[in-house]
Parts: sequence; structure tokens; C-alpha cells
Amino acid sequence: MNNQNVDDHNLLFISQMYPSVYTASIPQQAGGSKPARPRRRRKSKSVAVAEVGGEGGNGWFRKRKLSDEQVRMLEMSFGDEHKLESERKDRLAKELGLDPRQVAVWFQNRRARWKNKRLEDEYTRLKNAHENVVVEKCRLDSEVLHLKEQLHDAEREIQRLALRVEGVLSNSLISSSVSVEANQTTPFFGDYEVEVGDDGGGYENLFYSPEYIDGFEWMSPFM
DNA sequence: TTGTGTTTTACGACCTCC
DNA sequence: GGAGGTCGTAAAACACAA
Repeated sequence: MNNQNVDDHNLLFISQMYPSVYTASIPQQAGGSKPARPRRRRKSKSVAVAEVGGEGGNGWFRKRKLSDEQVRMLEMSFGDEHKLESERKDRLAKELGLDPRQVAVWFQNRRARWKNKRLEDEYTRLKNAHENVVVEKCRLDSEVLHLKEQLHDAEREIQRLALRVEGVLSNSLISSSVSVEANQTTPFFGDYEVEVGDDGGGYENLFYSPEYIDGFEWMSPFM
């Protein structure tokens, strides 16, 4: 450990005991060999932090990073309760050798980080949920497409059968006009005889003839 | 070594609550 | 009105690639 490091070590120790003095005077983070990069800081209302000594007391000061132990204790306290009552703040400040204002600021920043983390987690959760919904929508779109194809096929089949029935009907009507003239009592539809019932019905029965449209009774609404 | 991005400490402005 | 909160931001500290 060279002289510079010894000085830094001592200053760090002093800083734990007298944080406000340290804040204004320690040249750099303990253990670091990099020179500090002082920048003009806007003036603080906090006398203890900003205006104590430090480069001739001209309003310059350097920020001090809290030690691992201090952060650990603060984290523990934050874990217990995110809000900081005055009494607890003073007690923590005393225990950690910090200015109560530093403890308050640390809690403010910690709450902000906690909130950001929570927002990030919530964003991730919603993003995953959204992705799942998109996948489900794709699946449903594909199912709709498939069902539409099935419907289209069914309609084409209906059309084909309707045309076939129409063809058979027109042929039958031509034949029947001839047969009716020849035989008034027994109308004749092509190869199919039609019984004329007492109620005068007959042609309509054609479509219910089992051997003619067996299995296509469901088509009647389309005719 | 230096430039740059990130994290941490600190503050000012503003708001709410008692 | 004062204490303590959030929010936005400055600046120091730090990490790291080039």
C-alpha cells in the first residue's frame, strides 16, 4: 500500500465517522487509482453536504459512494419497509454514520429503482401475455380459414347436386308432357313412375322417392 | 488512455397530507 | 407551514470497449 492509498484508506475511515466532511474533501473512491473528475455541481441547500470545507469552501464538493456495509444495512431496512419515518431515518443515520439527509435520499432513490424494476417486470409480463394472445389468434385465424374452405366445398357440392336435380327435372317434364297426353291416369317421369294420390299431389313426391334422392332429403330447403 | 454508457448519489421543483 | 413523497435531472463513480 503506497502513501496515496494509505491516505485514501484513512480518509475513507474518516468518511464513515464524519460523512459530511468526507463528502467535501475525499479526493476519490477508496481502492480506486483513477483521479477524480470534479465538475461544478449546482449549489445545494444542504449545508452539511455541499458547503463544508472542500477545496477552500468555494461551493465545490465531491460525491461520496456509500460503503458496501452501509448499502447492505440500508437494503435490509428497505426490505423491511419502503417508507422511512423520521425516527427510523435518524436511527439508521446514526448507526451508519451518515447524514439523515443521505439516508432519506438513498431511500428516495431506492424507491425509484424499485418502481422501475416493478414496471420492467410488469412490462415483461404483459409482453409475454400479448405474445400468447397473438399465437392463439393465429391458430384461430387458421381454423376459421379451414372452416371457410369446408363451407365453400359444401356449397359447391350443393350447387352441383342442384344442377343435377334440375337437369333430371327438366328432362322428366318434357317426357311427362308427352306421357300425360298418352295416359291421363298414370303420369310418367322418364324411368320413374309417379303415383298421383287422392289429394292431387304427385310430382312433389318425386323428391322423396328413396331410390331417386336417397340420402339427400336435407337438400329440400335449397330447392 | 480515452470515450462512452450505466449506476449511484444528490438536488430542485412540485405535490400531498397532517 | 413543515415533513416527506415523486419526478426529472445533474454529476460523480464506475465499467468496459477500442
